[in-house]
Amino acid sequence: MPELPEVENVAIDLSNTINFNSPIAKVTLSKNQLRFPWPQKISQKLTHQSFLKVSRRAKYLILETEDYALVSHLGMTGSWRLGNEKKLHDHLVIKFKKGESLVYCDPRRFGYIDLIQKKDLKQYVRFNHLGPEPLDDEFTAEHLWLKSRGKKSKIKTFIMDQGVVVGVGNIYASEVLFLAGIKPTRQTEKVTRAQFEKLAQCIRSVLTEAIKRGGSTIRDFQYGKSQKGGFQNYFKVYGRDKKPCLQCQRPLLKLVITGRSTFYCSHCQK
DNA sequence: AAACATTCCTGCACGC
DNA sequence: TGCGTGCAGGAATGTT
Repeated sequence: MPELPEVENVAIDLSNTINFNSPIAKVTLSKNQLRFPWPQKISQKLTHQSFLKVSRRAKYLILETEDYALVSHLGMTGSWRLGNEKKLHDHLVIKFKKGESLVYCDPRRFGYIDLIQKKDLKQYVRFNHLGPEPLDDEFTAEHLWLKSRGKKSKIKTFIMDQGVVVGVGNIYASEVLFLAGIKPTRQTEKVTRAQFEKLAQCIRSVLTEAIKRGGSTIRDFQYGKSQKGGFQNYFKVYGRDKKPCLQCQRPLLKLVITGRSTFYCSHCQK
């Protein structure tokens, strides 16, 4: 579910709705851990803190308090919401002294939550290997070009590598490559300099448009007051195998690259 | 009922 | 030989 545009929308939504500067009264954990064991003393540490800021790095959501940073990754099915109702698969409930609780729900428990000292955020292990944000100025065709030298992997695998550029997941990788006119199976080394210009441009434009449309909802991605994304209605190739290519009308193809479904047009993508 | 939007890890094959 | 690289597969698991 959540790639960069979805997480960005969650961050925007929480920034607009969370009760900042409102002390936490109680933190409740489910018996099940998520991907990793619950952080040490998370309940004690968060109690009496207040949230000051919500942000995003790659596909990670960061909720800062006075002393701590709550770092959360949504995995496949994680979601945050404000409210007082209980739902199946709620795993963390942060109750404020006033107002609605902040709840993390995650049916498959592929996501995770970590709590670190705010001062350790810059050298946080999970962030250290990450490449640039695709919508920052440091993300350029030149950057892709340099990273791509000597790379024998397929271009789709390359752009999904979070060390190259963050935030491009399985859905957007197919969309980006279609727009850039590059076959997902193309060997990274053999992509031309001109194609990398196009590629960088398409990564930016696809992600920007997806953010604008509230991300994509394929099965169950939701945020805020059960809002769904809208970008799935604009997919040009994802999930459209055997359907006509929107440019040439030939049937789109599906194949598996590193275990992930990949959609493309063999005529329009070189 | 097979497929799945996530990351991370292991083990293998290959080439220099 | 030993190293780096690429990648398949598996792990976590519930839903449709």
